[in-house]
Amino acid sequence: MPRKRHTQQRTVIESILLNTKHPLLPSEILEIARDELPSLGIATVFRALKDLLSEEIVRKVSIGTDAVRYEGKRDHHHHFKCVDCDNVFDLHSCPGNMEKLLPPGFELIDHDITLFGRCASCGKEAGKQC
Amino acid sequence: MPRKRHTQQRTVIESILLNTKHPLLPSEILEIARDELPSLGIATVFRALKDLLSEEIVRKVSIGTDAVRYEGKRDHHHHFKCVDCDNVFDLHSCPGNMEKLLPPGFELIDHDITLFGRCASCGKEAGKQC
DNA sequence: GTCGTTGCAAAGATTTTGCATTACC
DNA sequence: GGTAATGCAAAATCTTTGCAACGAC
Repeated sequence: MPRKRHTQQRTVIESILLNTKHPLLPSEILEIARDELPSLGIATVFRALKDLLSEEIVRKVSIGTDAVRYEGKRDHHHHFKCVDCDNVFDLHSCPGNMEKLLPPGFELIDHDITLFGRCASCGKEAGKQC
Repeated sequence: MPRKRHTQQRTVIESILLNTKHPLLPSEILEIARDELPSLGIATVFRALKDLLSEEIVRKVSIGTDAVRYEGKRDHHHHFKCVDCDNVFDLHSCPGNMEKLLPPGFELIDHDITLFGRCASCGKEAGKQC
């Protein structure tokens, strides 16, 4: 298979994913990247994501039944989605010991946890916009 | 708002969801329902699902980043997906105490857990089909 | 200069909506 | 008979693909 080339587009898309602290939609990546590359197209974003996935630099995640988002691979973490403002937050603790949920003979490789609720801003002031 | 009518279509779609032991795609619901109602359209399936969701008879679920599926509401449970055979299993225990993962000021409403690994059949015999 | 990559537009795939007709009550 | 629900087709989304032009090396 052909060798990969280093392009501005891939560099910008990769650094957005590695520097953002929450998972992004392809459309959000496009919008952010256009600050630096105004003519960037959405097809290039999808093609870059496909490559970054196969290089295991990024991960696909889905929060509830929302559209699929992408995040740079970082330390193990989970997600919280606010039901009022829809923002997604990383959670850096983990209950662990998921093996106890398994039926006998099942082997655990990985797990996803997503919490839903109200974030601190939305909880504090009922009418406040996040 | 107008009163709901009891139609053949809704009855069939609801009973498929309540009698199936794993989450279904809209297209799978359509295909099964057409055994009884050959002229059923996909739009009717989506409209029925929307109503069943708002009546809290069914639930949307996504397993990893697969397409969204629908399942009849049963007791609180989570899912295990086998990375070899792709089958999805219900898990009837739950670690609970998810509040401890929350940052201060955040309020918990609900949570999803999905485990990934190898089911008993796939673990036992490497080459076996589930 | 070669050939992988890009941006655009068109094509798929999935879900929603508009509207005339059907059928529940 | 009145009117909500249906089935079809068109529209709206989201993602992928084809292709001529571009740009990394």
